[in-house]
Amino acid sequence: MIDLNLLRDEPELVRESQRLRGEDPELVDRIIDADARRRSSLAAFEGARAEQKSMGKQVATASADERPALLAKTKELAERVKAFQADATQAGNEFDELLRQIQNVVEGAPPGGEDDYIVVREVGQARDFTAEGFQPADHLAIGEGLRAIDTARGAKVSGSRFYYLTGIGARLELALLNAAVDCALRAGFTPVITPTLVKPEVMAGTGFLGRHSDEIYHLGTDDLYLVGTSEVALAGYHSDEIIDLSDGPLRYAGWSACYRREAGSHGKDVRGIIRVHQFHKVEMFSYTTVEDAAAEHQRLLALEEEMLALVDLPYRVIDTAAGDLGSSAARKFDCEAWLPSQQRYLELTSTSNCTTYQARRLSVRERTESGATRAVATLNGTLATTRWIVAILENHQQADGSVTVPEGLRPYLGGLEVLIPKA
RNA sequence: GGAGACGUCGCAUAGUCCGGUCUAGUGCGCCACCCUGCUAAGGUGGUAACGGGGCAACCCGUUCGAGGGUUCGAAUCCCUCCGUCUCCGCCA
Repeated sequence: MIDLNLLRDEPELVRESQRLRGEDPELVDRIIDADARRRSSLAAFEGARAEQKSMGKQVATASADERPALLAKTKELAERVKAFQADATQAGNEFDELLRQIQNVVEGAPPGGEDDYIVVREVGQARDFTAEGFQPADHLAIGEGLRAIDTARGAKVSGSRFYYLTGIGARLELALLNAAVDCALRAGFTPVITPTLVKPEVMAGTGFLGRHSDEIYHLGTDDLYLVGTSEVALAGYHSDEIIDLSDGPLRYAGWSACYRREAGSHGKDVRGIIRVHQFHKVEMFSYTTVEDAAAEHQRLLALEEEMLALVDLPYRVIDTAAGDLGSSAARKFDCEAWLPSQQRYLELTSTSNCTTYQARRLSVRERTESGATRAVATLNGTLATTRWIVAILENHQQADGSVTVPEGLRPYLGGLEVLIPKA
């Protein structure tokens, strides 16, 4: 939810943001109309209600003679109050529904759609496998050779896009996630293991129930949603609270399973564990002041790059175009690692600045020096996911099917330096 | 799953049986000021969020776990739901 005052004072700014996203700019004007209707009907209701309350007091103190006449009047007034209230409630609901449709106001993201990102920087050097004299295998072939990834049995038991991580595969994931938690701890984040089932209002509050709601698993019997990221649970953590940011941002590192339906991605990344229905992730989540949000966004990006350096992957950072932003994000940076088998980049991390959008929807506020309350900003960013295994196996593979363990990860694998294929 | 108790403005609690004087009282905490040579103590006042109108002091409305209902009027009566606690059952 965006700031209503911004929409009133600078409607053109919001219209332009909607255009950049490829969304309807006229929604802004429909909201302004709905706001006017809401306010006039609210004034009518409140006036009638005030009258009703004061007459109620007269009834209480009236003598037995006066009472019948007063009661007749108040009875009639009660009808009017009820009607006015129904109008006001309806106008309020219409207004809320429209306001919730407006996506966050874009801040600095390049215009365009999915392919219109800007490459911020490229880091590290992709290996030249031709010069090394062998064809790089894909992560699944390597993983199967190591007895680390089993997609066949995953499909047998749970269906397509499910998998088992076995032996070194399981250890590799734990190592990565533990390294991510350590990275977060060093940076002052509080590690949190979150719920992965959340209520509708929390899912809606984070902005995931809009256009892409078919991406989300819903348990109808219990009306609960399976989270696609611990961001959801961490955003809900301080919902309906007034938090204290006077000592700096509140920073959490969520560890959770993540569930995604992957609707509409049929036939895409079907091989291996690149695009799966369930995976694990360590996710950073910060609550900051509005003023500090952009700087915090850079801090989260820096931590993501620290993790990528730890596992020694070549990658690039992209500034996502406005049309490819989630509805909550004002700006988003992705880190994409090089994928030798496919000669392309693969998204490993994503960090979004949601400014006050989620905080307004979830009612997370802070108290300013003057004693007033105002919405905080929220940001999130990936520190490690199961998918990282893909890039690690492929980039550190050797001609004989073994994989060199990146130095930064060795302490998390008991000093193991190389992963050897099993016969 | 069954039975019971409870949910009030930061915390604690009064009010609910018997609807109107509740504009929700009190204590603690917190803030400001006053007093006492320091400390401690004491005194006075203030102390929720959200929304609407002036856009400043102020006025009005909503909110007593949530949502419905009864009533001229609901913290108070009725219904449904949620949560917490205690006991029982079941599972681990």
